[in-house]
Amino acid sequence: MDDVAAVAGVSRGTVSRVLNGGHNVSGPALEAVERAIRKTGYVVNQHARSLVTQRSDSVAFILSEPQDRLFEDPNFNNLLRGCTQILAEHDITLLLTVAGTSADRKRIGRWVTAGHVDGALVVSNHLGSPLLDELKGRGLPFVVCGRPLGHEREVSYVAADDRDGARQMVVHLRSRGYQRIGIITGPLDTSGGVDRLAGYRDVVGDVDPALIEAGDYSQASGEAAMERLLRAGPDLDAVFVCSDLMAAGAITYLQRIGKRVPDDIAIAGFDDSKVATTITPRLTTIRQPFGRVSQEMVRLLLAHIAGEQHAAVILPTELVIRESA
Amino acid sequence: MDDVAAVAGVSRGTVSRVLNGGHNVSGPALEAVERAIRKTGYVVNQHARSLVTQRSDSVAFILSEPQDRLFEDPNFNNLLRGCTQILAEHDITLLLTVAGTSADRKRIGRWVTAGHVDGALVVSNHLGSPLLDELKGRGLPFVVCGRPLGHEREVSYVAADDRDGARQMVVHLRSRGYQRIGIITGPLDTSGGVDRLAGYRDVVGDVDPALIEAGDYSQASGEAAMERLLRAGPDLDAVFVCSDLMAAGAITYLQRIGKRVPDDIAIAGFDDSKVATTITPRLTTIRQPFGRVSQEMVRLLLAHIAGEQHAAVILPTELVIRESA
DNA sequence: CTGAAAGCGCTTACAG
DNA sequence: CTGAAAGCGCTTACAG
Repeated sequence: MDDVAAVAGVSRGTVSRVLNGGHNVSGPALEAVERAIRKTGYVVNQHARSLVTQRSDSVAFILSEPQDRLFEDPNFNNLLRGCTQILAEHDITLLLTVAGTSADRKRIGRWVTAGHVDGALVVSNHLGSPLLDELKGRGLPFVVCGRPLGHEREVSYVAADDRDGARQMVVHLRSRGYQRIGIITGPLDTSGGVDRLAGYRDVVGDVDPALIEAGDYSQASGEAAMERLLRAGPDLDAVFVCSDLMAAGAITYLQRIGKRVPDDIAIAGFDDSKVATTITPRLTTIRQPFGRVSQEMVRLLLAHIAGEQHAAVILPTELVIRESA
Repeated sequence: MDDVAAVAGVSRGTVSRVLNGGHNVSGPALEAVERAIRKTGYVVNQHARSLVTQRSDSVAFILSEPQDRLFEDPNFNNLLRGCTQILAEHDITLLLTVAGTSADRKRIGRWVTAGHVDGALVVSNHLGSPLLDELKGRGLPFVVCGRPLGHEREVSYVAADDRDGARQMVVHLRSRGYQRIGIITGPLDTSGGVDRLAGYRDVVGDVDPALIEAGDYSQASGEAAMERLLRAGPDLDAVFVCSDLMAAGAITYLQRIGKRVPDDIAIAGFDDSKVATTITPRLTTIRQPFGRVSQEMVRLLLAHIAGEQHAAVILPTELVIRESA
């Protein structure tokens, strides 16, 4: 920076002003500095800048799932893409960190709170994970994707209306005449797991426990859960599967044992992710508004960084009817 | 830090020494400082530290591919996992950045060279991308995954022996009696694309151009290339497909039009990724040593950061025979 | 083993 | 509009 100032024939203060938008700088000075920057190939030292501004202009995208999940589940991809794009418009870099093990979560908690980032987007939070407490304790602004079980009134989050989506789906299945409707839920330590099950219960009422199985959102878990479900209740005529990926697994299993979907058993999904339209039969599912979720998460986070209080945003979900149910 | 020093009753210098390994610190002082750190909940400011040490203890994993590719292609997952793990052992954080568009590449080039990271792992570099020149110009240590076309003698890289792998596969196909062997290559602006094609040519010799089609490593491109290949040369009896994912696409297409694999057409893959054993028939393929690739990339990068010159590492590939060819 | 002090490379009131 | 100066929070010779 001293070099640039020397070459341009101005003070370092003026160089800094040019770097930060060029306010209060005369035309000739601005031009001289810009020329000098090009000539010297100068790049600001972000650490020095951040040390005084107390800002890093980057935020973390924390995925607290084993790394494989990130790659298997297209929802994360959707969210990541949306957030990156919107943040780029604000000239903020998004750093992806995968916290699969508890050792990872610890290292990343330290890293995040050491000032490397201005805030964090927390995706896929599980009940009992210490991450939220850690972030909260450090006073780092963050927003959670999905309802943060047990922290609803103290942290920002944006969630799709999982419960209502589940209700819509089960109502739809009923309207098609299905009587014995089973469910394959997500992990019951996540909001997507409990809320969709709650919506199902809202409609079905008193549920035969044999009709409920849990998966972990992976395709393999959908296959396994379908097998268990069928063994416990062979008279099922429909299953509400709480993610499209698990639904794909369930269909794979059914086809392998020679059952037709939806003729023998109807299968409904959740997410409206890519697999919903590539699989045969195409999935009847609940559309999650991932674009809006990303958008609202970023908006809330930036507001938070700017000093605003926390808030919750609930976005509507929508029934999409195709062939599978 | 002043707080910690005050609470512990020592100078900031001593606190700093404790933070950096506790050398040259007396037992009682060390203990007092550690107690004070716990009591105050102190966390170092990384920017201040980096400003003086000129190190950030983090490195970037730069994927210069559209984001979708990251999620579709399990090879990236493998590499990422390996690198993260090995770096964690050195207490270095890995930051993933996806540079899909040229605007992204520019922003990330700036970000990376602004001192945020000590070095970079560059994955999936395409011929003509300005990224390598940018990094080189800034003097940032980095190592490339795969042969960096046109930069072989000036940058560090680690690559699997693609050419030899391709040779092994084609020799195998020949030994099985296949006569008309086609190839679906990767993108011809990447080393994986050109080197595997070169290996194929090494064995086949003078090649009928109708036997060559290019894909982009995605499953969809494998399907499309298979269709073109069959139209141009209906008498094919085997195809060497330069990635397992594309091979899966090719098989999907063949099964859809009623051809049997390997009875009507044999299909060979490359990578030995997960899909190789989940698809029916299971793939005969070339195993890439991803674990060792990650390991060597990290080793080379750390050596580079420590001041060593660049180097190239070529790792052997291995034929894995299953049912598809 | 320990403290006082310089310095890392910036930004930003402040005075002009 | 501009420059001189203070200060951001650390680390690390240096002297003791």
